[in-house]
Amino acid sequence: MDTSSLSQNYPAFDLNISMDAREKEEFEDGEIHVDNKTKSSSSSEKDERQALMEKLNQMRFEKEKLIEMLTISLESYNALQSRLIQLVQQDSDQLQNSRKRRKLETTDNSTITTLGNHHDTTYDSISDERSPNLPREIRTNISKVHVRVDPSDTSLVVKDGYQWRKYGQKVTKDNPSPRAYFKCSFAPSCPVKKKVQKKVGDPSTLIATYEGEHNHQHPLRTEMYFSSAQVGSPIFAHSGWNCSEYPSPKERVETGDKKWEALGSSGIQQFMVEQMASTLTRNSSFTAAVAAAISETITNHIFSE
DNA sequence: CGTTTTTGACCGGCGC
DNA sequence: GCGCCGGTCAAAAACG
Repeated sequence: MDTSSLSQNYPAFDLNISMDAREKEEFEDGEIHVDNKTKSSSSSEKDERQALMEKLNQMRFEKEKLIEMLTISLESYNALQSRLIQLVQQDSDQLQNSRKRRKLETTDNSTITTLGNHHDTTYDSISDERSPNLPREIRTNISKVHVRVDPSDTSLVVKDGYQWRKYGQKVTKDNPSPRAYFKCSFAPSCPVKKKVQKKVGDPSTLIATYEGEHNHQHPLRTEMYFSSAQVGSPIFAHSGWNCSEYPSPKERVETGDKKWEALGSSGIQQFMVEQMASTLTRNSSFTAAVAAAISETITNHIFSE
């Protein structure tokens, strides 16, 4: 794998900090060689140095693997992004046609399908335009999210990154599956509510209906901001990933397709990054590899000083 | 023991 | 006015 091109495109991933020409040659050679002639140290020190060098080589190997994983992830991401934009365009066209046919549901829709590792999500945003005659202050944003789940799963949980407190459950007339009622865990300061129910005749689809707008930051975004110094780094800037600039998935869910269009691929990217981050942080081998890469960066800093 | 979930009771809107 | 229905409350239970 060509690590230099990755580092060129994404300087944040150039972990070969302060390597001189000789070190670089050794690194590209794949091995760190101990120069026994230049040092007049004891054999125990040599052993220790040898052990450390071996450890360093091991860590560098791990870093190579990590970069490889990231490159694969980025390639997958780019492929998904292209497909996503294509689907958004298709759905947008379809919705425009279907709107003409709708009588009762004069809703303003935007549909986007994201490819999570465990479910597919579709957004039908029924925003303010649903009731244009109402005064702006009493109109509330309502949106629907379709989530693919295991049909045998009865938990009625939709993972959207926010924390929710369940306050009720009802069996409704038109659906044998119960409807669960949630409030944002920041309530009462945050007015957002959500209803989750399985689709009639389709137990593999959950429909989450959101009401209102969060008046606080997305928990995942906050977590990323505090836990990662890399958020504002070139890798994010390069790919349009900027955690502070784009609305949260929830916020986007609640807005109409006009806002989606305005956001373009950047907003979509942000949502995908959050999905990816969520997935990757649950992967213990990935977090271990990240930890190894970080520790090596620190080691490189120490050795170069 | 504090927090979250469950679940029956209650309330208000709507149609008849 | 009455009954139906969706939404919310709040006490009890479950959970960590």
